[in-house]
Amino acid sequence: MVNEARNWDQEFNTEILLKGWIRTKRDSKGGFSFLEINDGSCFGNIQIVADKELENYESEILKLFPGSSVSIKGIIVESPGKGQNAEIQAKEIKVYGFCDVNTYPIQKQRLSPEKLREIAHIRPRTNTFGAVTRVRNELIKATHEFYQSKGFLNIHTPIITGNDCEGAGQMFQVTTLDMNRKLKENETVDYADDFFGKKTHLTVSGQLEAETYACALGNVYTFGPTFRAENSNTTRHLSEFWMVEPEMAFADIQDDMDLAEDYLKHLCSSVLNNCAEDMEFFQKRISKTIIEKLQNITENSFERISYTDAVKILVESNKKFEFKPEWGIDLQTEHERYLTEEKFKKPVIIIDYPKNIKAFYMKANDDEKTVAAMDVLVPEIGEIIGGSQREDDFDKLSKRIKEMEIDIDEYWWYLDLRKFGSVPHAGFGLGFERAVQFCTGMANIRDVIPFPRTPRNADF
RNA sequence: UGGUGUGUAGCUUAAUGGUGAAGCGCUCCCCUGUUAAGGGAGAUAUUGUAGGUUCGAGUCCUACCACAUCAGCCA
Repeated sequence: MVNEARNWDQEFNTEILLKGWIRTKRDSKGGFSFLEINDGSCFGNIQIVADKELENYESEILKLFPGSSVSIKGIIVESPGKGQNAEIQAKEIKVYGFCDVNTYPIQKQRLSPEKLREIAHIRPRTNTFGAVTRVRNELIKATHEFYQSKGFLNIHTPIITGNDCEGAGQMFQVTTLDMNRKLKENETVDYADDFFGKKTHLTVSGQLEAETYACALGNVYTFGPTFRAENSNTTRHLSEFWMVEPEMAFADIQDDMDLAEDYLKHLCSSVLNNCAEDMEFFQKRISKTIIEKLQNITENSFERISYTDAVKILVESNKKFEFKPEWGIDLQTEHERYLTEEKFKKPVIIIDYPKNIKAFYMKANDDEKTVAAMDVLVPEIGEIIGGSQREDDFDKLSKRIKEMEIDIDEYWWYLDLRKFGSVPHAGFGLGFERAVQFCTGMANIRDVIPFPRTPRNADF
């Protein structure tokens, strides 16, 4: 692979075989061409020297343009030129597929991220998306490493759910009913006729199901797709995104915060240790301080403050906010940014939110005004993790469900967990794409997932 | 969903209401162990869509569409 050839640590002048795509080519009329090949194994390319003595030099090599796919059999040698240690003297070049330079959308010139989104099937061939893809992969690997090393069991929670009200946002309906069938006057849709015999949606969270396994097997985590049908048009929202949701039995909100902080630190150090070349690219071209930023995460502890103290800090900051900070109202983006980017300049975990702005399942605190919720806020992105200790008291949970006018019958199985050997337990959800954004410095969440789904866009 | 902004060649951008330019890429020529190669010549546009104002609209106005961005919803 190109990665191996670039960092050649064996004897030179041996024969190797490479397969990949041409990134750029420089012809010399003196009788040879330089081809740069990339195969996705690393950020950099390897230089191939193709001499005119090759039998297909005139007929094929000169017609190769960026995007063409080739295999090269050749001798790896120390490079006499600047910019690389090793290069390949080609003995044989086989062309798999030519690439029409007049219609191929990628040129040497820098393309805007917006333009690349229109060609999402081609953009993985760019430097940026190669780097994003490798870092994203590293974060997937690091996630499983982290939880597996701690004995968490990975569970797959359902994608299709019949829960009418999981609490988080608008849902996509799943149906096999004929949408073209016209209803008669006064007729309503009868979901008994639908595929599952009831109204179903795509999941907005695997948490409730994960709790059932945590309350049986200890510590578990999910890592799956999540769907929100909100009409959100921002740089940090997707309609379809991936979420990592650990759930711990015999754990409280303190354990939850510790886990969240350890996990984020593990993600950052994994990327720093294993994606050095890609991170140098991000530092150079995407975000000038990204490496120091990640190092700071791994070296310093997160700030932990209560919601009440956070509001106090905001009020006492004397900063002019568009929305006045006030106890009982959710923190606005400008408030979060002040805390993470100006006041503390690092991730901030905020706990003990007013119960009225949080979900029904969160553990009531003794003050009866707040719940054991925690949000991890990071600079620039804001909320990257949201979690809580769960209410494990049957009576308190039932009461809360009724208070919030949620259909309690839908939650009979969820309440059963509190009826049969209830345990204190806690967990959180990490927006995986936000983590990729955070680690790469990419400004728009649509550029850290291969095929972003957003309002009005489900192409490819 | 609301506020703001943008839409011109394959790409990136110019163009006081008056004949739509340039760079990159492409084609040809010259030079060259080059590396965002260099030098010279050439080809390339229903200015997002539909109306309107005007002698004349890429430019001004209206509507729509798309995209971006900020905010809300959240992860």
